[in-house]
Amino acid sequence: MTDNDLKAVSECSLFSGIDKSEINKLLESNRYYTKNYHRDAVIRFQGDEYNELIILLEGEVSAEIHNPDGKKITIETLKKSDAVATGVLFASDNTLPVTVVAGSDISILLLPKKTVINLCQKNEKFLLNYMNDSGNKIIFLAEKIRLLKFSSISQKIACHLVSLSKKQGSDSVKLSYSREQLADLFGVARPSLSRSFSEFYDRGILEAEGKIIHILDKEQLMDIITGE
Amino acid sequence: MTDNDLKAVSECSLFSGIDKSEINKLLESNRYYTKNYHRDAVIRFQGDEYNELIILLEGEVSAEIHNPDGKKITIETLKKSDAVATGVLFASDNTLPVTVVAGSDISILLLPKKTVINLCQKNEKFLLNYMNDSGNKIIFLAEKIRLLKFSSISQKIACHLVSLSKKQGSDSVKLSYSREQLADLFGVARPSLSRSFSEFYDRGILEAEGKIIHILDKEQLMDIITGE
DNA sequence: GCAATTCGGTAACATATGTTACAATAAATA
DNA sequence: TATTTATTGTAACATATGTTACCGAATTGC
Repeated sequence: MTDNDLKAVSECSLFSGIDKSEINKLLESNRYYTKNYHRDAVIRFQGDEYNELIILLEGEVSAEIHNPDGKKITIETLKKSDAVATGVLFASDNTLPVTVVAGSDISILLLPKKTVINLCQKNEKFLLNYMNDSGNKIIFLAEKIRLLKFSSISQKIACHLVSLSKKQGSDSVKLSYSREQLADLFGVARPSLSRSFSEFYDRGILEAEGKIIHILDKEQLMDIITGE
Repeated sequence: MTDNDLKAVSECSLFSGIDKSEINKLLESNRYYTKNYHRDAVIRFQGDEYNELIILLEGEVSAEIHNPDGKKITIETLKKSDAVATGVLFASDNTLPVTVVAGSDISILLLPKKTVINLCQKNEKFLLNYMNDSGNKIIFLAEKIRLLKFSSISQKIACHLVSLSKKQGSDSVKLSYSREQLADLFGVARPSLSRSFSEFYDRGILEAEGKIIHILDKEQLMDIITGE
């Protein structure tokens, strides 16, 4: 394994608290391999059996749920050092509930289930990290359900901007997605998202310059989140 | 622990493959306790810290996501011997994403996180069962998202009936929920659900006698699932 | 068996979001 | 720079679902 790859792996939450030399030792005594894909390649299809854990060494992928008629929701986007679908590996029906698509040219590490089990047995930290990761995913999905089902498009926007603003520590936030990607993430139609944004501009709550959004009236934004 | 309680625990998926005497031994060397609640009592609130695993010894509970303005979606209903929110116990932010409500008079077993960790360490089967359960929950939630977001009310009904029909091995299926519960489960308004059912009756696809639904035209039902 | 409560169907109406199509930018590429 | 391609805003319209309110049927408890 190259130094670069090892670095990416060591920054994966599954290996947190385990030092590089130990990781190297653990991996070297087990089966694993790497693979590369180009942008937009489908890495795994929804419904595929999932029996090798995927860890992103380089690039970005998104996990999407697709409908027969072409619509989709992006469940999450994963970046370098993230692990894909940790939970599914141990589920009774280990078929992927999402389609995994490369968002850029990527390089991935594949760990057969046996290897993962071995890592769990050999290293307690890894085990706890693994259970932690699965638990986090459950909470993430539950939150996603709340967001998808309960909030109007305006609420989704408000919520997203407030949390970005908190994270970036400013009232001018930079979106990391295009409006189209944002619409997919919210599970709404792009023109609908656009319309809601326009309402914000009209009401003097927001101002936009490309991907930079200025929050002019944070109070109203909060009111919208809690239901006006 | 009473024989009855032990029986309920032994039927919990977390203890599958572990025999009763072993379960008893595992539990007796650890901290645990039981508690009773009446119907409609809120066992845990969304947002509560979750650091004791709950296993249902008797009765039913439902896990619900609530909105500030009183609306709710029932995420799942759990019955005797089911474990509640296994994943959350090990998540970084171990606050419950759902509110847990007693659907009948219930009795629950509470295992402090330490006890659960101890069980994981002492018994490999328990550990694998635990990871299996978390994984299943993730797939369940992902499926829930697809259902909530992608299908129309008619599709939800059709989907539900077809799967019930398969399970019950008959074209006349018995619903285990009231229409109102079903509406909550689907995350839709009750009158809207009612309207959709009526459309099915009008089109000669279904016929209802209370909670018994006769499927008259399975082909059309399947067509509706796949988008007409 | 009766009163009280819950449950289920219906109708008229309100509303949020989806759909489609087009034009205007902005970004990428040759 | 010119040309193409992707991204975004907008408008008119279609539609699914929510909301409210009412009534009758079913169920429950006394």
